[in-house]
Amino acid sequence: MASRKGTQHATNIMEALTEAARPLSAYDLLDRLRPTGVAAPLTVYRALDKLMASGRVHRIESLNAFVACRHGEHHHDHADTPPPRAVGFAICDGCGTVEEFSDADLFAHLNGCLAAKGFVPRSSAIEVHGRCAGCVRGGVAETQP
Amino acid sequence: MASRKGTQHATNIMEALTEAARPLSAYDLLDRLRPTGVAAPLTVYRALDKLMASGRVHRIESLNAFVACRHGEHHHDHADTPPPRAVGFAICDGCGTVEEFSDADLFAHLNGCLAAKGFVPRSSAIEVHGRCAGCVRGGVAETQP
DNA sequence: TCAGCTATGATACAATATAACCTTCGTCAA
DNA sequence: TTGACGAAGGTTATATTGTATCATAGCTGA
Repeated sequence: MASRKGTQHATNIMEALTEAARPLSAYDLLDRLRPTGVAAPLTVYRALDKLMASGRVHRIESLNAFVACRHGEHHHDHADTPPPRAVGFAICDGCGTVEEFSDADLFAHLNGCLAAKGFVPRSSAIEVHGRCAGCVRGGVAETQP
Repeated sequence: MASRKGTQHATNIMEALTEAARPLSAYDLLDRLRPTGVAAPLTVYRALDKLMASGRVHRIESLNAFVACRHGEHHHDHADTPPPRAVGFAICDGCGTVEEFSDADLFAHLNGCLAAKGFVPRSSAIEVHGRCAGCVRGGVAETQP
């Protein structure tokens, strides 16, 4: 089948992202998938597009990198309507970890601000850089961008 | 003086961004500054870094582009503490314009979410893609990324 | 079967960003 | 005055991220 390979790539990417437990760039992923026969960036980007469309992967704009979605409940491989779930990311510049958060009130408030302008949102990115609790306690300096 | 040129570049960049009234990439800016003698990307990035540090320019992460800050009141050329002002951006995928907004409640709420995790924020990016009121009324399709 | 469609693959290239190094200019102490 | 020093800027090259384009393979339906 024409689509089996693509599915396999997506599975491999999900594995790599889940194992890494931190954001990986498309080229990081490419390096990890090379042993499985992936040779071109486009292959990675196409698989990532599909994973993002189904809500299983998020892109971190400020890092040009990707993370596996941690909200395990709402993966929609077969559903007709992928989840337009709004999430935010707390990115630790000390240790590089990313914590995903989703707060209904926050997003309601954000939508309120936008509605007041007549702006119709389609997708949103909320990315906060700083230091996670562990790095604050340990006095870890900011080593990441 | 060693710093006069840099200041001039920053001024030219501010002019270009203000005239454009939409986000410009670093290389867009480079093209516009070439007539003034700027030849290398690094020159543009260095000037942008300073402008961002002083809060006069914002980076739009999801576009890899830059806009002039619209909150004219709080430019701090000489102040000791640049403004850690939190702002968000409503990016129209129809016409490419960016509206800057700043809502104290929204950011208080966001900080509350992060504080609950023990996360100490340093900088945040809130970027919403969608369609502005004008494009919604006019039925303009999404032509921008 | 075979035309048409879609997914995939390969190559090249465009766009974005930074590294490494050097020059210039101002400052300041001797 | 002058020479060491450091900060700022310039030059060159390169790293990183993302796409365009075209060719091919394999399903699908008439």
